[in-house]
Order: sequence, then structure tokens, then C-alpha cells
Amino acid sequence: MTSADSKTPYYLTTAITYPNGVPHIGHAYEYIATDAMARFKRLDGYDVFFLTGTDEHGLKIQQTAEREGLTPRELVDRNVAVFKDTHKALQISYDRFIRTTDEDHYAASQALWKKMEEAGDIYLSKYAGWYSVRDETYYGEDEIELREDGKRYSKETDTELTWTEEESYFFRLSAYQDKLLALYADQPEFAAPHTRFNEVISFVKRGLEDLSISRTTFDWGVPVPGNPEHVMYVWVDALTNYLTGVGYPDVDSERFRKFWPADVHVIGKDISRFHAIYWPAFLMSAGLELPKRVMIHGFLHNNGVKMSKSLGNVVAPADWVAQYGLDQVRFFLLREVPFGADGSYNHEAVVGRMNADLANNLGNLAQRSLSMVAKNCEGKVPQPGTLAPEDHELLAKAERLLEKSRAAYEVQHFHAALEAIWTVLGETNAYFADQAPWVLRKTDVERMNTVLYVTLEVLRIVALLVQPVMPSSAGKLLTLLGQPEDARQFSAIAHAIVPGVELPAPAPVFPRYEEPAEA
RNA sequence: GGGGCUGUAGCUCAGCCGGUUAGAGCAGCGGACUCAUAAUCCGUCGGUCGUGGGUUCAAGCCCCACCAGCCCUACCA
Repeated sequence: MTSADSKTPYYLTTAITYPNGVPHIGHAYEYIATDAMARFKRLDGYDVFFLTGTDEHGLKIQQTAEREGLTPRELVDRNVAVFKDTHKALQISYDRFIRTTDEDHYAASQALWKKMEEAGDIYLSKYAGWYSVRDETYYGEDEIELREDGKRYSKETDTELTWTEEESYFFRLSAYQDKLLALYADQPEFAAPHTRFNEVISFVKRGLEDLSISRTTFDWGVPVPGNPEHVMYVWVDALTNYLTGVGYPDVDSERFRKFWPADVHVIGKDISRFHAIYWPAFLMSAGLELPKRVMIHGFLHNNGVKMSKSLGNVVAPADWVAQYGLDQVRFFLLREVPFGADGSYNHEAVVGRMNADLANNLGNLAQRSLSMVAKNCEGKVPQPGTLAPEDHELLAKAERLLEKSRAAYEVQHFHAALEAIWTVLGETNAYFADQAPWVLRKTDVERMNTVLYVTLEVLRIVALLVQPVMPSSAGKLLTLLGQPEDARQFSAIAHAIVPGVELPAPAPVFPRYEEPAEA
């Protein structure tokens, strides 16, 4: 048995994105949060599988492709490249980027379909609704307006709607109401935050209708097994990606046995119903285990105002990264907004976090202590004397951060983990000022060495723990602290920094944001 | 209409199963220090805990009503 085999597996996913546009900061938010979670678990010794990707079928892609004179495949190939670039720019450490157009995904979707069919949960009937011939799509009640001429129109596209019935396969969702409610009762952490979970539960309690899961009005999709007139409608096709990613339908494969069921699906609040209701129902029908948790994040608002193209306040992730720096953006998003709640951002808030938390509290603490070590300790980790009570107290607080972080990450409370870390940094700054090693330099060199040693040790622990959020900057800081690549797992927290280790020349890691000079 | 969430210092929020003078960060003001990225530290200003009732020896925390804001109430990923 190799060491990799003995690690506890951890499987997590982002939602897959519909690549019919360009990524905005909301997409980045989900990728970054999930990435931090994945990195945390890797550093904590888990065997992580991190899946992300794109959902590429459906009418809109087909229509957009036609408009641009491309095949759907050409369109998605082009657009997916943009998303992959975004992942790269954000340093998203995924293990697989799945596309629903991948060959193995067709096989997985069809296999899942057949399982649900064998269970007696799929039947052929008719789907009826208000249909726009020109848009080739159905509209829901809230997208329709009844005008004075007695006809119904789509609010969005202003096209006339006709009551239309078409043949469709249905999933017997109605049969799963009680099973789902039992699931929610048994597993109060199945979905979070509670407020979103409550919405899901009350939705199910109202009663569930069967779900139309195929379409005949377009053909850009996964063919329904045994009836090529139909393609699967979004529900089955998109959700199945989480199974495809780990090898389904080969349920005996090493990967599937190791990683299924998923530990957490990270999604946005707009799609909680699909993940917390349809998805577990599909899996129950197919006789598969259910994911352990669905973590629902909120939306980011620009200065409290909803992002929208028409308002022109949509932020491109690349612009933010160019302006503030990647790690600063990652830190801001995870520190500022409690994960699960909606958040608001503005320039002042980003600069506040970037300067106060990163440059001042952490960056400056590193710089002032490392600089003293460079000048007064021959550039080596100093040899501490006997530790005083205040030294022990501070070190104990820093050591406790690992458990606190674990508890916070376990439920995706990234902001809570970071808050706890910054509380210790605040105490370390106070400790440093209180001990005044620049005075001790002249009065008590051994005590100065001890204070500097303790400070470096706190910094080491902090740097280790912020790696998931700020991989590059934390790595730089660990290098400045003389920590080799193989001493950067969380298990290294238990092994204190070693006196005598040669340190490189200190250099600032977290730059301050300076406003460009006004004209 | 039904269900849910939120309302605590200028701003953003903590306040576990109700229990001593309601906390933090940021912003403001005053001071200290000089190792450091004009960073850091100390002190200070500041709150009828949405409103009105009620339960209790005791309520920001429980109950009722009301006010304000937000979210969900199915086929637009």
C-alpha cells in the first residue's frame, strides 16, 4: 500500500458553467472558494479530487452558434478556452476540467438514465407550456405577460407565445418527496447555509411534480437511450457531470470507489433546487450514494447593487487581478464575505483588506521581524532562550489555529478561519511592540532572540495556514522563513522552526495599494 | 396569499443552552515608539441592542404583535 492509498479521499466540485458568455467575478468567487477548500484538504493530508468544468449543451448554445455561423462544437470550444484561461489566471488547482461534451460524459449520462428507467422512474408523456416559436423555447409563468389583445408574450424577447404540447420523458420526482424530507431530517448539514436549506425544504413540502427531462425541439445534447428523437434536458445531463468526473458508470473503478460520494458540491444560490432536490432524487433512483453536502454561496454585489450587463457594473476577474493582485483578490473575497451570504464589494473595501490586513498586519510584521533577524542574528533563525509565559501563551494561540481552521473549513466558513488567524496576528503585533526587541538588542540579546524566534514561529504557522487562500504569497513568505517545499503541509505545524537555519534576505511580500496620482 | 432570513456603535459585523458594567475590526480623536511596507502599539469618543407589549429573580438572546429590508414560492444553469 502506498501512502497515497492510505490518505482519506476528499471529492469536491464547483458547479459547471454555461459557457454562453464570459466569466465574471461571481464565477471567480465560486472557483476561488472551492479551490481554497481543495488546497486546504490537500495540505491537511487528504487525497483530493477537485472537479470543475462547463455545461455545454442546450438550445442557447445552439442558437448562439447558428447566429455566429459556427457549429455548436466550434462555439463551445472557443468559449471554453476563455474559462480555462480564467481558471489558470486564478490558479484554480482542479484535477479535472470536465466538459459535458466529453465522450465519457455521454456514456455516464446515458448509464444514469438507464438506471433511473430500470427503477421505473422514467416514463414518456407530454410536456405542455407557453412556447415561443421564434425563440424555440418555453417560458415560465413569471416570464409571461398577458396583453390586452388576449395573447401572451415573452417579457424578455417580446415574442408571441402559443400553448404547446410536445412529447417528453418525465422523471417521477413526485415519488421522492417523502424520501427527500427524510434525508433532510436525517442530515441537517446536507445543505447549507440554513436559510437556503429552509427554502429547499419548504419547496419540497409543498409537493413535487414530475420533471420533464427530455426535449425534441433541439438536438444539441446527449441522446436519450433508445429514442434518438429526444435529447436529455439540462437536469440529467448537467448534474451527471459529478459522476462522470470520477469514472461513472464504472462503479467498480478505483477512482469511483475512492471518491464517490462527493464530500461537497459548491454551488450558487440560483441552482440550489437542482442540487438539493433533483440531484439526490436522481441518485436515489439510480441506487447511488448521495453527496454529503451541498454548500450554497451567495452573490456578489457591486457596491450593494446587483451586477448586470445593462448597468455595466460587471467586474471581469482579470481586471481585478491586474489591479490588486491575485492573492489579494482571493483573500478579499474569502475574508470579506461570510461564505453562504450575499456580499458587496467596492474599491475601498478591497483596498482596506489589502492594506490593513495584508500589507500592515501580516506583511509588515514579517518584514520588521525578518529584518531584525537579518541585521542582528546573522540572517539565521535565532536560538531562543527559556520561554516566558507570554511566549508560551502566544505560541499556544497560534498552534490552536490549525484546529480552528479545520473546524471552519469543514463547513466552508473561510472568513471565520481567516478572522481567527488575523486575531492572532493582531496579538502578535501587540506582543512585538510590548517586548520591543529593538530595545532588547541593547539590553538583553538572548531575550531579543527569543522574541524574534517566537514571532517567526507564529509567522510560519500563519503562512502555512493561509496557503489555501494565497498560494503564491504564502509560499514566498515560507521561503523567507527558510521553510523547504517538503515542510509546508499542515503536519509541519507541529514541528517548530529550527534555530540556526539560514534565511534569505527579507523582502516585502504584500505590497500596499497606492492610489494612482490624481491629475 | 404561504414560508423563511435579517434589523446590535458612523460603517461591516460577533454575541454559544437567557445570567455580572453589550464586544471586535474599520473610520474619528489623543498619545507612544522607531525594528518595520508613514507600518505598529496604547488610550479615547461612540449603542434607547428596529418598535410596542409579555414571560422570568434576570432578555440583545424566549413568546406575541407591528414596522423596515431581503429571499423562496418549479422546467430561463
